[in-house]
Amino acid sequence: MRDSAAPVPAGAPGENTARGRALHGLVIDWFQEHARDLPWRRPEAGAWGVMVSEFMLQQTPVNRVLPVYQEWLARWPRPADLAAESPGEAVRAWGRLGYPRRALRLHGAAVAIQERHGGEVPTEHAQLLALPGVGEYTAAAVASFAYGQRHPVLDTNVRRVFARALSGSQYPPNATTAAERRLARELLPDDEPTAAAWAAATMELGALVCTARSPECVRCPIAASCAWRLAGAPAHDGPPRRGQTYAGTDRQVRGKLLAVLREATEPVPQAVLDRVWHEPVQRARALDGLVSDGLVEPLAGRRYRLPR
DNA sequence: TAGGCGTGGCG
DNA sequence: TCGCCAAGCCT
Repeated sequence: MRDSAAPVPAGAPGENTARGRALHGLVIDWFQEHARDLPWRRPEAGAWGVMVSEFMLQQTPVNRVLPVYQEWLARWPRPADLAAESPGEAVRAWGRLGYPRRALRLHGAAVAIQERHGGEVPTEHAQLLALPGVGEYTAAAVASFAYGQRHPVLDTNVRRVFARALSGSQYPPNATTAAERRLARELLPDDEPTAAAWAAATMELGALVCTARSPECVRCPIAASCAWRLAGAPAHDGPPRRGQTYAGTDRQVRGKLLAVLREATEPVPQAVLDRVWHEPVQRARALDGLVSDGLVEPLAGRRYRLPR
């Protein structure tokens, strides 16, 4: 059910129930056996490594993040190193990860960490949330994964696992609902280390087993109690999920413009940028948007470059 | 709150 | 082929 809020079933397993504790054990045990060895999960990654990975992983698959993450951490091992760079270098090093405003925001977060937190990634959820590009999910993820704190971590993977296992729906609602937040809060284990393990484990279960298109229920540690399976794995019958149109949109034009500027070492004349898209009105709108977003810096003589 | 915001792989 | 999907955030 993408668009209708699936009701929490009566007797939903809170943390303090036997069923809740059983779920924790099953999923965390599965995680300890099957978790991927990802660089940002190693102790040497530190809070900065966790934060960089979380920015890069927003709407972006792990396999595409891995090489860029390694480059970034080698080049900018501490927030101060990135803060000392120009934002344009961050955008350039972002490469083709997509959503390049994330690079700008991560750079801005590094500057804020340097200015407000003495160069150390803050430990408090509220302080994290105040950083550019850090929303509810990323703040909870950094606090949980980097600092072992107890926070509900509600990403697309966890929402799907909960929708299936607990609400009996194939998909979670389109937008995160209050019911989902309450469920995540109620299910959170009491002690910090277990809560942090639960967060990582439920995410990994959604990423590896309880996937969107073809869940592998035979590998799932909680298949026996999964509400969706027990209901016969009914297909989603509500309105379709909002599509991500791309071809012919401003986003595509922005991507083409920025690709040229990323590769350029010198300011790029407007005439060169004009070649990336045939339609002048949309082309101008896209370029204006990049400038107003701070991704592109206009120079005298109708030339453009990444921001200094 | 609905929609904008990149990119590429996969079924 | 082409629509769906991938650890969201911001306005």
